[in-house]
Amino acid sequence: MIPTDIMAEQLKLLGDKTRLNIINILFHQEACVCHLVEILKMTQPNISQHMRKLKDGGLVQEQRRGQWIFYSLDMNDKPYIREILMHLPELSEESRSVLNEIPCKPKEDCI
Amino acid sequence: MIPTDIMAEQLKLLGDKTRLNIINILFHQEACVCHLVEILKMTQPNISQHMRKLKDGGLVQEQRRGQWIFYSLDMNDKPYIREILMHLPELSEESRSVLNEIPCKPKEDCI
DNA sequence: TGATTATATAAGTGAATGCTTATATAATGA
DNA sequence: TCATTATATAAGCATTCACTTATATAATCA
Repeated sequence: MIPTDIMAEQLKLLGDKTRLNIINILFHQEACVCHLVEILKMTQPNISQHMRKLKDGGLVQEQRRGQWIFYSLDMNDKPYIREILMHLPELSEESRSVLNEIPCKPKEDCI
Repeated sequence: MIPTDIMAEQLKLLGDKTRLNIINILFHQEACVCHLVEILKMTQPNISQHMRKLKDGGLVQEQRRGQWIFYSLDMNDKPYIREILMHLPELSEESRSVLNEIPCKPKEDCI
């Protein structure tokens, strides 16, 4: 059970096109800021600021690996998010290739 | 399948405490503006403007019955909303009694 | 150490948002 | 028809928000 105002804050985070796109990407696979900059064609500070909001809202986790900071989705206590993501479009082939090519395949020890 | 920007707009509508409260009430039972004013203790124009946004976003339907306009939830093509509402608190006893006492029990022919 | 790369933060700006008060529209009932 | 009740709309206002540019922090590598 989630208090209404807390739920509203979480939904507000999802109620932005850019952030919802980010969440959709992270649903597929973890990503660093440079991935998201490349895929979404937005400036780095803009993405960073969105990630901070998502992190503060408990929707994503961060993990530094070398120079890069990888973000991953944290849906453990928010099963409704999965339901939302099920209705979103698949990632494009281009997005997928960006995720796999730069800076390296996540979770492989290339750093 | 829902385009990301459309989904973001729908979630933005839910990402407001007052509107999420309204949706939660309508999940329980249809209501007119005066119900919502009484339950949420907000001004009538404020509620009316929220209802307009919800209607424009396709989340609620309106039906005039005499002086009153009753709003009901329209979730047919949005199953994810149900999933969200499942996590929200139940209506208070007070809210339920307001819904049943003024202006009359909905769907009974008291008008 | 110094240069480069990745990310975060700060400050500024224009647009969107939620609310208020005032007024308009519409239905009811004496 | 006129007063009352219910709802919608309009205008104004303070706040929030997403974005930009500039700068700071941090890790890597020559």
